[in-house]
Amino acid sequence: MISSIAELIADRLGTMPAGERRAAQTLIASYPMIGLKTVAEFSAAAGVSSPTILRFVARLGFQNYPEFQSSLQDELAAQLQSPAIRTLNPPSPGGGTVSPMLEATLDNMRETFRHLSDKQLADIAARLADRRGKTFLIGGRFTDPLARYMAAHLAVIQPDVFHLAGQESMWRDRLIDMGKRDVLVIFDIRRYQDSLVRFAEKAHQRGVQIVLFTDQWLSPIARFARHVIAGRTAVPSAWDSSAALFVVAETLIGAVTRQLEADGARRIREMEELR
Amino acid sequence: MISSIAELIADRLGTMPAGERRAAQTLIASYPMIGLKTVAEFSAAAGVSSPTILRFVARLGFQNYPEFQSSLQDELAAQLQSPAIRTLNPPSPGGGTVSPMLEATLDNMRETFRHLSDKQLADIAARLADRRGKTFLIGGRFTDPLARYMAAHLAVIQPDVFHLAGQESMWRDRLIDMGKRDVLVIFDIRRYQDSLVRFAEKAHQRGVQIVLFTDQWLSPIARFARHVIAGRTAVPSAWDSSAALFVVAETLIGAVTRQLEADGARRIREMEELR
DNA sequence: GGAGCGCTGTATCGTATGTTACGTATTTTG
DNA sequence: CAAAATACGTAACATACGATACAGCGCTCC
Repeated sequence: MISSIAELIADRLGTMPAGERRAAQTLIASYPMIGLKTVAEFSAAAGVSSPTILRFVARLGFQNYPEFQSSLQDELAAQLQSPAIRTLNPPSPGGGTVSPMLEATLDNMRETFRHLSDKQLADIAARLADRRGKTFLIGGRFTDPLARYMAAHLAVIQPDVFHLAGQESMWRDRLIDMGKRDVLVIFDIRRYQDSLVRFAEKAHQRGVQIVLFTDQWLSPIARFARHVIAGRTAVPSAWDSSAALFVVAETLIGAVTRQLEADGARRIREMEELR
Repeated sequence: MISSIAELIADRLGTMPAGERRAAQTLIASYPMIGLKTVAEFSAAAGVSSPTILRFVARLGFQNYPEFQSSLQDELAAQLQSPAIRTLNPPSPGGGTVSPMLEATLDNMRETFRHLSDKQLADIAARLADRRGKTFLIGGRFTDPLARYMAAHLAVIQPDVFHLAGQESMWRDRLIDMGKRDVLVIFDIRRYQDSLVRFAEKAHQRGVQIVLFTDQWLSPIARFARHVIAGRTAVPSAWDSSAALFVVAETLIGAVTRQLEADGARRIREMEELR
C-alpha cells in the first residue's frame, strides 16, 4: 500500500538510472519543498538537466509536472490539517467512542484559533460594540441556536440587538430597518442555505456590515462579508461540529463585554433592579 | 514585529478594499495552500478577478506573484522543520485576550469529560435513542440555545422530539403529554431559574426521566434528575462558558445517531426526498 | 445633484515555464 | 573489443501563466 509520493519514490529508487536517482534523492532530502518549485530550480538543485526531472516525474506515473506538483500540495494540505498533536499523542487507550470525538473537537478549536488573529477578533468586537448601529443575528438550520446564544448575551449589555427568527418572509421584512451603521451576524455552514445567501446579498446591498461565521470551505456569503470567521467542523461523526464556532462566539461575547465595560456594568445593574 | 505573512495580512486587513479583503480571507481560511496555486485558481476560489489577486499581493509588499509564493514556501519549509512549534499566530504580546480564554475552555472540556464515563454517556444515549417515548428539551435564559441545537439534530433522526419554547405557561401545559416513557432534557446553569426547577419537579412527579445539563455546582434540579452532566463553566470572562456542555451535547447527538443508524439513515433519506 | 476619485473586471500582451526532438556520451552485451 | 541500446543534455518550441492598460461603475465629498 503506497500512499505518499515519498513512499512511491523509495519503492522505485532501485530501478532508476543515475540521473533520476539524483533527482529523487534531492527531493527526499528536502521533501517536499523542492518539488513545489520550478523544473529549472529543481534541476539545478539536483545538478541534472530539466528533461531528467521531467523523465523522473513521468516514471513516477504522472502525466506532467503540474500534476506532480498538485499531488505534493494535496499531501501537504492533508498533513497540515491533521495536526502533529494527533501523531504525537496516540489515541488515548481504552478509547471509548468518546475520546476520538473530543480530541477532534479540541483540535478543531486550536486550529480555528490558529487561523484567527487577535487583531481580527478585536476589530469585530469593536464593530459589535459600536453602539451607533443596531445588531442583527441569524443562523441556518443547525446554527441558528448559536445566533440565539450570542444574541442572548449581547442583548444584556447593549440595546438594539435583534435575533431574526421565524419564517424567511419575517426577517426579509426586517431588511427595511437595516442600514450602513448596522451589523448583521450570520452563521452558515455546509450545506449552505440559499435563503441565507439571498438575505445576506440584500443586506449587503443596503450597506449592512456582515460578520460571517462559517466553515473552512467558506459559505458563498463570504462574498458579501466584511469579516469572515472560518471554523473547523470535521469530527468523526455523522454530523459536522459547530463547537469551534461556539467558542469563537463566546470569545467575542467576552471581548465585546470588556469593551462596553463602563456602559455595560451600569446596564446590567439597571437590569438587576428591574427584576 | 511581523514575521509571517498571515500576520501581515491580519495587520493590513482593515485597510484593504472589499475585493482584496475577500482574497485575504480565502487565503487565511485555507492557509497557505491556496497561495501556492496559480493566480487563476486563487482568484476563482476567492470569487474575484486575477488582477485583484495581484493587487492584493502587491499591497502586502511583494514585487510579483512568484516572490509572494516563494515567501509562503519558505514559511512552510521552516514550519515543517520544527513540527512542534506551529507558529501561525504566535502568542500575542501584551497579553492576548484570546489565548487565556481558549486555554481555559479547552481545560474545561478535558475536565468535564474526565468526570464523565463512557458508560454514563452510553446510558443516556441509549435512553434518548429509545423510541418508545417522546423527548422534550428545554433550557434556561442563556442555555436554551443549547436545547434548541440538540433538538434540531435529534429531530432529524427520530420522531417525537420537541423543544419547549415560549412562555412558561406554554410549556407547563405540555406536562399533560408527558409520562413515564418520556425523557426531558434540561439545561440549567447558574443562576438557576426557579421556573425550570418548578417545571422539573412537576415532570418528575409524572414519572418523566430527566437528563440534566448543569454546571459543576449542580442545579437544584439534580434532585429530580435520572442523569446529571456537570460541565465546567469557569473562564476568564464576565460570563460563564457553556462550551463544555455544548461539546457534551454534540457527543451525545453523535452517539444517539450511531445507535439509530439503521433507522436514522432511512429517515434522513426520506427527508432529503421531501425537499 | 454633480464632479472627482478609487476600486474592479475585461481584454491584451510578453514571457517564463514545461515540453519535445535530436544528437552525443556512456554503458551493456555478444 | 565492437556494436547496440540506453541515458543524458542542448536547443528549439508551444503554451499557459502572470502582468498591464484601459474602461466602466459605484462611492464619497463638495
